[in-house]
Amino acid sequence: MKEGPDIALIGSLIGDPARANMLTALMGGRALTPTELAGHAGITLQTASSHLSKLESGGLLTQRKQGRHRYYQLAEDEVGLMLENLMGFAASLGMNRHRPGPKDPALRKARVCYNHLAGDYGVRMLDSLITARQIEVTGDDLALTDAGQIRIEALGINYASLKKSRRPICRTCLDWSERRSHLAGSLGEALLTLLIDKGWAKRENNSRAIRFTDSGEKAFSELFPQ
Amino acid sequence: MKEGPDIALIGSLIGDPARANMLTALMGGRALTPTELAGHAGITLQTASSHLSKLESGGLLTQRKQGRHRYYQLAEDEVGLMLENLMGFAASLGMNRHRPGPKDPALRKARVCYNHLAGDYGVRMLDSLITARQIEVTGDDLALTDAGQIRIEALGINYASLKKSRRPICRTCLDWSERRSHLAGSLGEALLTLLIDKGWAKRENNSRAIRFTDSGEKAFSELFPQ
DNA sequence: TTCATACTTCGATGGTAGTCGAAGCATTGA
DNA sequence: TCAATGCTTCGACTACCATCGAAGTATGAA
Repeated sequence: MKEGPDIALIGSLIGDPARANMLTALMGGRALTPTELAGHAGITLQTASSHLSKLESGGLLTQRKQGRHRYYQLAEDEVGLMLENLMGFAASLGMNRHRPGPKDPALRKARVCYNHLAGDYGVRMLDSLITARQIEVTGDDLALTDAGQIRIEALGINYASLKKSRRPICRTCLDWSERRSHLAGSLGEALLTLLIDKGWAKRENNSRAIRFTDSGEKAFSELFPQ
Repeated sequence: MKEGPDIALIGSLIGDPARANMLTALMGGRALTPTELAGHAGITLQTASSHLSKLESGGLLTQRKQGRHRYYQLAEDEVGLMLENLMGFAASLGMNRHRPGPKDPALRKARVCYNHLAGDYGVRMLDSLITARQIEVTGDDLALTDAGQIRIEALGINYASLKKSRRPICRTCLDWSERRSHLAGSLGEALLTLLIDKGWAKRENNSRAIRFTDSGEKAFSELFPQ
C-alpha cells in the first residue's frame, strides 16, 4: 500500500469536468486567458480562477502575465503527452462525450496536440520521416539522422537552435485517434510551425482541428510521401 | 469545447485516494477480493464495495466469482499501461506520496507491472532481446523475430498458444522508474511467469516488488546479457 | 486622477460523493 | 437446518468542493 507516485492527485485534478475542459482547450496549443478558459468550461471567471490556481500549483499549468492579461498554458511537453495518452485510453474504452459529430473527422485527420501535429497527418508525417531514414528508431526514442539534419535545414529549420534547448528534439506521442505514434518534441513543434508559416495549414478557431489548404495538401504529400 | 474523449470520467475514477490505492494494489497482478482491497485502501468493506462497483462500471476492473469470494482485477492490459504511464507522469512531477523508503530501491530494481516485469530488470530484459535481434522495433510496436520464436520455444514458452489470443504478443509499456520501455503483452506475461516458475524470482507479499534469488540473478544475467 | 478591464480573494450556499452502521443476500460447511 | 463467512444494498451523516455574488487588487487608458 502507498507504493509509488501519487496518481490520485493528478486524477482528481483531471477528474473535474470544468478542469478537464480547460486542459482540453489548452491542448489546442494556444496560451489562453482565464476569461477564455471560463468560456470553454462554461463557468464564471471566479470559478475558473480557482480551478486555474489548482492546476498551476499541481504543476500542470504555468502562467505568464502580459499587461493585464494572464496567459495560461500547459507546463511541459510531458503534460500534453500524458493528456493525449489519457484520451487514447478513454477512447479505447468508448468514453466519448458526444456522438461523433461533424467536427470529429476533421480532428481525426489533423489536429494540434499541444504544440505539434497529430491525427492521420501527424502519424503519416512520422512514418514518412522514418521510411526516408531521416529519423531513426532506437529502442524507445527517436533520433534525427544526418540525412534528417540536412533535410530539416533545407526546410528552413535551424538545427542548432533546436539542439540548444534542453527539450528532446524528437519524441513519440501516442495518437488517440490513430492509436499509433506521431512526432512530438521540439522538431515536432518546429514542423507544425513550418506548415502554418508556409500557409499550407491553418488552425481552426476554438478547436484543435487543423485545416489544410489545397496547395498545402499537395505540398504535404510531396514533402512526406507515403 | 467538448472535443474528443472524456478524460474527466477516468480522472475522477482515479482521483479518489481509496480507489487509487486499490488500483495500485491491483497493479501487483494478483486478483484481489474486496476485503483485501479494503485493507489496502484503509476503508471498510462497505465503502470498498461501492468503489469497486464504480471502477467496474467504468470499465477499469472486472470481477469473477469463485465460491463465496469475488476476485477483482484490472480489466485489460490497456488499464495497466495507462496506470503505469500516469505513475510515470506523477513521478516526473515529483508527486511522491512518501519519502523514498526502504521498499523504494526494491521497486525500482524489479517489480510487477500488472502481469509483466518492470523496473530496471524489465528494461534490461527488453533491451537484451532487442540487441539479440529476437525482438524487432518497427515504428511503434514490437514484433517477435524468427530467432525470437525459436528462443522462447527453447525457454519452454509455447509460441502457438501466445499467438492464439487476441492480445498483442509484444508491446511496450513505459516504465515510471526507468522512464524507458519494458516488455508487456502476452510474451511479457509469459516471461514473468517463467522467471517465477523456475524459482528464480519471487513476488513479495503486499508489494509490487520482485525479489530475485542469487541463482536467479545469475540465470537472468545469462539469459539476458547486457 | 478617474474610469475601465482583467483577474483574484472572500464568503456563503448547495450539491455531491465518500464514509460507515445496520440489515439483507448468497455461498459454504457442519 | 443452522451458523459462519463474504459481500452488497440501504440509509444517514458528514465533509468537502465546485459554484457564484460581492468586494478587493492590479494594470492600462484617458
